Amino acid sequence: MADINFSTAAAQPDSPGTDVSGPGPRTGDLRWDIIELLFFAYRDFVGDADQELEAFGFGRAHHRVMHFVTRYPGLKVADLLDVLRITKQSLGRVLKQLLDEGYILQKTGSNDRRQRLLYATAKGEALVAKLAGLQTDRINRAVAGLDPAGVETVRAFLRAMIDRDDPDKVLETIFGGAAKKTRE
Amino acid sequence: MADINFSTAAAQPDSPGTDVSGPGPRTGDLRWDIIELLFFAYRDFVGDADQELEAFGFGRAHHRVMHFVTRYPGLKVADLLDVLRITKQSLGRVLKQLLDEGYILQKTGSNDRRQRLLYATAKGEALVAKLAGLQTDRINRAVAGLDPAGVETVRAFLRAMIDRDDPDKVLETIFGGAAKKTRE
DNA sequence: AAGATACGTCAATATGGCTGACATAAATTT
DNA sequence: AAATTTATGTCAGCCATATTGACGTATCTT
Repeated sequence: MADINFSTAAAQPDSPGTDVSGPGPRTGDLRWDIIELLFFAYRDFVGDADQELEAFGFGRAHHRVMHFVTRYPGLKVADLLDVLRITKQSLGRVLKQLLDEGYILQKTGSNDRRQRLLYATAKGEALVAKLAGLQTDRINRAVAGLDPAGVETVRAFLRAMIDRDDPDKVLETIFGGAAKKTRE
Repeated sequence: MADINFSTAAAQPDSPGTDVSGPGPRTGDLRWDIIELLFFAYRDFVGDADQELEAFGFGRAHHRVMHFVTRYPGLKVADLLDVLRITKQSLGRVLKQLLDEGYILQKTGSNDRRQRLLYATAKGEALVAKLAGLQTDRINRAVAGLDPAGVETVRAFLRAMIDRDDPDKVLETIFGGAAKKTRE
């Protein structure tokens, strides 16, 4: 699982932008509470799957790949790269392992034979379902105190947290094809 | 909604006989939607800070450390290790850099002189505030359509997603000291 | 035939985790 | 006082996952 965290960068001492004093930092209107709740919630959420994965010798990268391939059968390699936002070199390593160990299989596209369409095997599906089960248990516990409208509120919040301006194929599916596509 | 037009043609390939089926995986009761919404929401949420920090030459690890030190001044090194759930060796690298570059400073504990209490400098606080500002903007956009009760529902959901059975110091603070501490 | 596209791969590198071992200072226990 | 435990730092090395750039090959498009 991916990251538990907040930000990223490279190294540059004595940075040109050491100017932290831009328009004057906001102090009172920041949503510290939700920021931290998101951090801890996600940390524990992904933590569920992490333990399980260790037994299989897999990491978060493997989980992500298997998850989306299972959920969206016939996903192309390029689609997966969009969703995961990694490079094909990084994906390649993980994907090869999953193919070799029989969790995923490829089929040459029938329309376009250059494409390798990805499918989860029964073995892969079983593992993904197991991991999703752990996470579902946590979610069920978390929504136990909410009425149906409350659960819908949570969904609406999460959907609204997602960037909609450049959706990949999976997001288009999730948002029912209504996602605006800026460049088109 | 699971399998839309992801592939040009999706005939299920003959899956190998790799049957892992144990107790029979759950298929219909899994919260796929919320699992995926959490993935995308968190991906974009942390993405906000990622870009910003490149100019400063920092990574996610730096952000995490600065964030919690800023929010909880006087945090001990051991506390930070609990919160971040990393080893002191990993923390050491990042922390040293932040100390050297003047984003954080240490003070020897007055009660226990072995402790190094951590504080953010003005420089550190400003950077953390800047990053929190970006994330706050996203959160504000996400809750724009919710009434106050809806926002409270979101908070309740996130709180309930967090493990309470072995809280670190920061979590105890967040949960108002009411968190049960199993081992003590 | 030429070019673009989808994918694979090689090589080199960076970040951020990890373990184990060991050192030091200060607090606590005996 | 001596021994032990605690809080922290650090060295050395390993692993997983990410990066960029370059190149190869099959295939589709023009």
